[in-house]
Amino acid sequence: MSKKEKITDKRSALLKATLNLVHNRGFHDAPMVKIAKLAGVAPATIYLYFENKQDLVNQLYLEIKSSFSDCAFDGYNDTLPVKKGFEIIWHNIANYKLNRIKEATFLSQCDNTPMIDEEFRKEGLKHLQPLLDLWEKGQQEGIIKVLSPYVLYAYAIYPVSFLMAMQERHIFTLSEEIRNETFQAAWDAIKV
Amino acid sequence: MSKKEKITDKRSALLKATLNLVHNRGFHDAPMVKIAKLAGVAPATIYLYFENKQDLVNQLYLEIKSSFSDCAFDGYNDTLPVKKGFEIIWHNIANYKLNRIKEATFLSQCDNTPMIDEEFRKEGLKHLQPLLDLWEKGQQEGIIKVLSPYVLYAYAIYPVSFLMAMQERHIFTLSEEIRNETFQAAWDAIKV
DNA sequence: CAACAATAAATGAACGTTCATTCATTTTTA
DNA sequence: TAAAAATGAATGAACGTTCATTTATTGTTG
Repeated sequence: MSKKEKITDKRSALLKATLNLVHNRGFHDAPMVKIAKLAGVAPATIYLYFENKQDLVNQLYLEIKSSFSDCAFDGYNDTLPVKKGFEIIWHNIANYKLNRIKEATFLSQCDNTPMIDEEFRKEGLKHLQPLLDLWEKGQQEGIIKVLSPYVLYAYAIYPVSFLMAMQERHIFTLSEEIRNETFQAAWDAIKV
Repeated sequence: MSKKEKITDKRSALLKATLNLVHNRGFHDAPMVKIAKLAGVAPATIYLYFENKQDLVNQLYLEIKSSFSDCAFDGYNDTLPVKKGFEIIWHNIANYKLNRIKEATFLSQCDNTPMIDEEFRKEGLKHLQPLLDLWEKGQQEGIIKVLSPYVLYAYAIYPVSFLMAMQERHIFTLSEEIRNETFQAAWDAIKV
């Protein structure tokens, strides 16, 4: 195992451990000692890879945000018709949020508490540009409502986060069958 | 000032202080000593009104959830036509989420982290029954899509939480003018 | 290639703080 | 003056982080 690979190895073990603990107990109930134990290293070792706890969680945020957008645009390219392109992205995101639950709930926690430094939050937002471009194209074609991208995101994408949370609490399940009807609601909300 | 009033007085001062601190720093960065100081009492006094910190925050959750639904159904009654009734409720909720920011972001934190005991979360959900009834009536009339109330909530109500969060971060503002267009998106999402 | 030295990585115990909670008193109320 | 409410100091546990050592890796030399 090369030097570089080993570094990545412990680093990602620590990120993974943090994800698991934060998912279950929240940021402030995920003590460094437990993170270390779960990752199979000594507490002091964390500080070889991260500046401090805040840095650790900031970096985890970026890492997951990036994996999220990678997934979101899988199979997408900007030559597709607007509706088709949106459909692909929407289903990618729905899959991510409903299958990779730990990652998705972690992102929800980050976006709804003061746990992430604003600087990193801004950084994590950039990845969604292709979706915003798609919407702008749709607006020019008269297909998509002329509303702020924040409003479009709120109605087209954000609702899935709620459904994920309900699914996580076992009080609702979004079956494959009704997933298409759910997509339709998203489309109806933003289409002209 | 009567005995009962005084009790309420300190109790609500403590709840208010907790809300302010949690809003700014999150649940675990809101120490009891600060809560006490902000409420103008000694730390030990908290334990005369609440069992412990968890109980304090659970009760704050219920209190705010209840004020939220009081606000949501202001001016509403179930004899109104479905769309009109929904419009009233939607605008009530939008007003609450966009004006009473501290309360709204507190609820967001509660709903997206493990900070509230499941039991209290369930309790807080009950208040929304009139909205679910309205939707069911709409479904019977063929006006509203036949989807789980969770899906309807996700698309009709939940998006406003996202817009609130963006407004709180000063990267977006939902002006009065475009609030109606935003309502239209909500309605389009759930109407047949 | 064996022996050793130099460097890097990893460790566990320890530190200083901070926290939620308790308790012996004091203060207020009835 | 008895009962109830409120207090501030004290307590022990838990936390993030540091540091003196130990262990592992790499490079060098005979």
